Amino acid sequence: MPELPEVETVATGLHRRVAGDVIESIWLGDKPQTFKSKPAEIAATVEGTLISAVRRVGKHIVVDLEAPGAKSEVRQWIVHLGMTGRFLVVDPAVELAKHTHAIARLKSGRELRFVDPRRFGKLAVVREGAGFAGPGSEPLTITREDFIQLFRRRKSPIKAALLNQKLLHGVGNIYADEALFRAGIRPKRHAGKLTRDELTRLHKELVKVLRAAIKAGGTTVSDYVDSAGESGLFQFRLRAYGRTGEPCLRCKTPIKRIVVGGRSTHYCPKCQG
DNA sequence: AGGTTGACCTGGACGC
DNA sequence: TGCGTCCAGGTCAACC
Repeated sequence: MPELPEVETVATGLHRRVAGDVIESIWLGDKPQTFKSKPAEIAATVEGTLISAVRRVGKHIVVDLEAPGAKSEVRQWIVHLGMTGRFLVVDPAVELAKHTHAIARLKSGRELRFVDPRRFGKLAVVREGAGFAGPGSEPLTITREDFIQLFRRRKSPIKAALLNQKLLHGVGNIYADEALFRAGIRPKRHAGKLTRDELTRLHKELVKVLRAAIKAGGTTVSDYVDSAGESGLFQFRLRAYGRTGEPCLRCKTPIKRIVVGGRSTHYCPKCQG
């Protein structure tokens, strides 16, 4: 899936295209695993509302909704894409993709469809603005000092800590590897043993790589597409992720693949000390 | 309590 | 062509 840059791309694309539209009705499929809130509650929350905004929080897409005559009431449709989820705006004439789990019919005549083969994605609704995101900071806005403090006394490998959504929101396997490569830090290093200089570098490189990936419309490895069905472009600029055995772009040493925290991890054994 | 592992799913790539 | 195995961008619950 979709990590922060991909979710950001989908959310901003949806915002541009459907903000101001009205959800007239919604159809929900029969795979219970997809629905974190009860289907009846999802329908009751979204039907008849105006989409006031679509934005990203961590790896979640938040659709802000306004019920007629109740502008101040909090209503949100929360979509998590899991690994293979797609959230698309399409013409109703477009053939239904296999594994379509939700279809919202919009007043403009278009449809908002949620498609997810592996079913790790989730749909939910929130009614009182009670945080669904939990603890953790946004990597694009956290200060350098707070970033450094996050990893104090952590014994897990820095790679695993970067993926821990209770610490940072939105970093996944691709960008964790990329940030560590660019900062020259070995993924297995204990987070708590990194120096201030190393963490400063990591913070800077993480922000840089996330921003560059957003600009490129995200990374498409296999499934990811934006809200219009378009692939991203950042896969052509990856330096470590998925480059097992290929020469390091800095020193030509073959990139190594290991497993850290159960996730496949790519790094340069020479540049990342 | 913090850290690690396996389970949840489908489908594509690869080897025989 | 067909079957088996492995792998995949995420998250939890269950264990140590």
